[in-house]
Amino acid sequence: MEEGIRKGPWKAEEDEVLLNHVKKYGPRDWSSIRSKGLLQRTGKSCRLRWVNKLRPNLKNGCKFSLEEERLVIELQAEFGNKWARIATYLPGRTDNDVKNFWSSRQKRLARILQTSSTPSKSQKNKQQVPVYHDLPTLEASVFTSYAEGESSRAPSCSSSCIDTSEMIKMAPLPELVEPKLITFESQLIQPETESQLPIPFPPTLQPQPDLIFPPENQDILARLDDPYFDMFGCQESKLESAAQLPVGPPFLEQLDNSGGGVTVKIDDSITPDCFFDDFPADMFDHIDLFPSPPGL
DNA sequence: AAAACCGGCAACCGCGAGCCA
DNA sequence: CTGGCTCGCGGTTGCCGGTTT
Repeated sequence: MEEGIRKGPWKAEEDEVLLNHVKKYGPRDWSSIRSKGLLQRTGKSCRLRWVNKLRPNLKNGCKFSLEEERLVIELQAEFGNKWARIATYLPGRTDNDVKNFWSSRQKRLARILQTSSTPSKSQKNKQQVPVYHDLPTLEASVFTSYAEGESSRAPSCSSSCIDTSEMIKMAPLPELVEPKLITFESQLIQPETESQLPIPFPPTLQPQPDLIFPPENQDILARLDDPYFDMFGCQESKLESAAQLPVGPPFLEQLDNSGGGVTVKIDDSITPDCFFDDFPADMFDHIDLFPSPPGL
């Protein structure tokens, strides 16, 4: 441990010193702040403080909007855990914000999975549905998030949207789903062309190349063209208690790009209100009522 | 009312890349 | 080439306030 290095929460005076330094020299030479004796903080710490808290136009203390959440989910599927990169698509958000948002979401999903596999007292009174059967139900919640604006009855599940790949990684039961599902969500959000991508690319960034799927996933890609491809790897009868959503290519054909973003038309007749009864109680605790996308 | 639990957030740590002498 | 330095990124930890039991 180095001598005289301050750690922990920043004081207002320290912030002020840091801001003055940035005013004078710009957001650089972080290590000189300490060498000049201005602050007993490492350059690293100063930079972090600036980037995460002091930078202008930050949306500090402002919850992720539905649009931001959706963007993060899409970008995470495309880029993986490249938080800094993802943050460049979200004005006013830092990589730390995105990272924290994602990890909270992960925990929430884990909790949801656990809840659905070990029903609570109240849930025990209901008809028990095996986890395996729940999966398409959870998938359906992903779809409804893309159906925003298409159906007033489809809940915009926002932060509770299920990331299939993450679900599978966290799934306590190895037999929960077949491995071929792993890239399913990623494929779902792949636009047909880059021009249809609902993501505003920063001018400094080049459009991303198409996703490259590893050989083991080429199979599922090829089979997407097969109208009889069983996307969830379970028999039709197993889906009956679930969302009743059409899956596989016939469903994917409902993708609608007319609204500027990729959306999925959800037929109200297949998303009855009772559809959500089997969701954990907190599943939709962050639902916002169709906020208008900022600046889109 | 108090303890336990949980989620969100700020900050730290380790590592790698880039630059330069 | 290489070693030191700085910066940036992603993962992790710890604190704190709110909620639940």
